[in-house]
Amino acid sequence: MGVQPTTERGRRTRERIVAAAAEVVAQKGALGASLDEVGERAAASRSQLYHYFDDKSDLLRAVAESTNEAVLGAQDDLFAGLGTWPGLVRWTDALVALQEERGGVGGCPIANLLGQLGERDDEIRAVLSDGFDRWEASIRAGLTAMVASGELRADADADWLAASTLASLQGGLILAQARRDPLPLRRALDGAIRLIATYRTTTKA
Amino acid sequence: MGVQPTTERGRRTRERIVAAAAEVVAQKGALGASLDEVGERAAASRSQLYHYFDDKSDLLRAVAESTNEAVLGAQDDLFAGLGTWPGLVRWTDALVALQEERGGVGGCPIANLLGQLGERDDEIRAVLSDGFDRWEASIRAGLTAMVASGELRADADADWLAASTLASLQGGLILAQARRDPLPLRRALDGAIRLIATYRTTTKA
DNA sequence: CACCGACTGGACTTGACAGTCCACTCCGCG
DNA sequence: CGCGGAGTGGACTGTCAAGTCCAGTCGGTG
Repeated sequence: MGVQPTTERGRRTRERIVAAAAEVVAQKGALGASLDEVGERAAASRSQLYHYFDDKSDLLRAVAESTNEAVLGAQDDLFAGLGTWPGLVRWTDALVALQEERGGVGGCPIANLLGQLGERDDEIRAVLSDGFDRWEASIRAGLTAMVASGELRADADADWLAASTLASLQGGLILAQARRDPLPLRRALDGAIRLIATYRTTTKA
Repeated sequence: MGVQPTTERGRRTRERIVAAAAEVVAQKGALGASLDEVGERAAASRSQLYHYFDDKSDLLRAVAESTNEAVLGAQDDLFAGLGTWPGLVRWTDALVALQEERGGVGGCPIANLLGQLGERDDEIRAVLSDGFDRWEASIRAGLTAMVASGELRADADADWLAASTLASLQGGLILAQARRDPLPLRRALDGAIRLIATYRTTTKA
């Protein structure tokens, strides 16, 4: 996987390259992203790219990892609140608001990369799959906490509900991207919430 | 959009090109598909491609339309049964079985195309969005029929449930593709079914 | 059978991209 | 202060793709 930088200067250059690559990939797609453009945007020359990365695939792998961190990191605060019902609702509201902000453009960056590279590079697929795993684990942790606190009934299957909820989210994002309209995302997440609600102990909304 | 064939021979050539292009795109992705390879696989020369299509985008648009037909057409029989509970269950079972068959490889072709081209070509996005609309409409029709027959309560919102179900399906496919495992799809669809089940009038499973 | 337009073949041009190469600079260390 | 390795610059090459062009062939019609 290329040369690992040993100096501070090299570390920053490598980071600049990954950040620039992530931007270009988001704009032009993974295959449409040219190393020339990445280099230009990172103010790094061709040979620097090949100094830190073996080839384009290697760079894209780094982009995939960085995308995981960006997507999950942006939700960290919200994940922390998932252990309560209002926190769960807040999380979905934030996701819909984010999609509204973007005018429905662009779905989930992880899913986008998966669609473009998942069948072409198994390592990248594994990286992105791990991103989904962590996402699902955060949801599951919240649900498990709600079971422990008695907010959800003990027969609620957190594994199943977490997987199903993440699927609703991902599917909702796809439909929102297709229609350029956040409504399908809202509906999908309402479905997920409503399903979880069938396991609530308190009846009020 | 290129020249519309007037002779039978031309019609078959055009069709061969679209079919070949769909294959290549499925294998290599939309951007990775070269016209050379499409031509070779269709036993058509370069100029034939440009005779029937303005450019690559135009061809990809035709591929998108053909993909819609393929995906929706394959489910026609199952759509017909969606108006009853056992038919709904049968539909989900068939989708999971299909994903098992493929070893989790490749998600929904419509979603894949959307991820690759949706942000780059608005016309293609619209075509694929229309595919989802038709998909959703088929589900909605089934749910509406169940409401009419009294199998579902009258307060079941078919619009919402159809959108949410399609989202679960799409999200489940993404996760299944990422993990190379059909389980997430099964869980997602179980979630969708379970949600619809909360509106059933008869209580038995 | 000659004509005509639809259809076909494949060489050619142009440009872009991944990846290579080597000369150079920077900077810590003895 | 000069040595050496990490880091940098950018020209260069080979490959391959999109799109153009024009000389053909085919088959139905008068």
